[in-house]
Amino acid sequence: MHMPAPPNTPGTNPDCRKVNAILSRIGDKWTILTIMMLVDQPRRFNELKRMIGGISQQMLTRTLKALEADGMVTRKVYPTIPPQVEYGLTNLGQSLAVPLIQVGAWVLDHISEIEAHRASYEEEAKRMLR
Amino acid sequence: MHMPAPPNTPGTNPDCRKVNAILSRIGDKWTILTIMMLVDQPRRFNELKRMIGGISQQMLTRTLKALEADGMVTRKVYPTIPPQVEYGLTNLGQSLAVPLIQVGAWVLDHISEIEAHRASYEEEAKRMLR
DNA sequence: CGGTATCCGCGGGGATACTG
DNA sequence: CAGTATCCCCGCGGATACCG
Repeated sequence: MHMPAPPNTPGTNPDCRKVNAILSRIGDKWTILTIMMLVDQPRRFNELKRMIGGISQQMLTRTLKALEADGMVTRKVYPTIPPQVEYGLTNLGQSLAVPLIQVGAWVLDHISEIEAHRASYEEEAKRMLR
Repeated sequence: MHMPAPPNTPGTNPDCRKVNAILSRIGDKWTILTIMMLVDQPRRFNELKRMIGGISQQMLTRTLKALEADGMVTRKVYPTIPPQVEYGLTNLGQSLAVPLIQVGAWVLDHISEIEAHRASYEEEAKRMLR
């Protein structure tokens, strides 16, 4: 992105659409969090589920499948009893994790600031009603 | 984030929830793109609409309002005729833009790789059906 | 244990028409 | 120009039950 510093006509940018499509995918409710959980080491299904917390089996399955389709995670099945499945990041996934961690760090750093803004904004909205 | 390298019990992580809530907000369909468009300079409503391309007035309004509530963008009204409104990033918004641009750059760099993965994954899925 | 299958509600998000 | 107001659809995502 950075959209080569358009001194240009601000007409509809076609590149945006494609980038946006990818961003929508990685920006969905669970994807970023899931990737983060795999950065340090591969994890098993229920291990991931516990770490993330609040995600349903189905959504974790869907999220992992989408990431697999995009070449972000690998899925290794050990045919033991009980069965065991390990998910890990591919090189592509690892490379994406780098900037994502930056975003995550930013959120942690500014979370209280954002919440303060929201509170005062709502306060203001209430006052306007009277 | 980075979740202080948990040597710990991988029990439900409460921090995740809050971070995830923020991530969901900035990760929605239009927010990242909108912030990107404001990095270089303030922009007017319809100017933004054209630059982003494919967004409806309503969604742009909603997105900008949410960003305003979070203290990410400022809204300046010039009571001219016709009316004129300029949106710009606050310091908070600018600081968020930094890591977001990294993610955007990553997407641009790897978009073809991802699409290739998706294609071959679908191909594989089709084969399995037979 | 690691998944599918099924059902379902809510809200994200588009389209259109209208207003100051 | 820069929004509201309305209507409506689709699919994200949760809950539950079942399968290998």
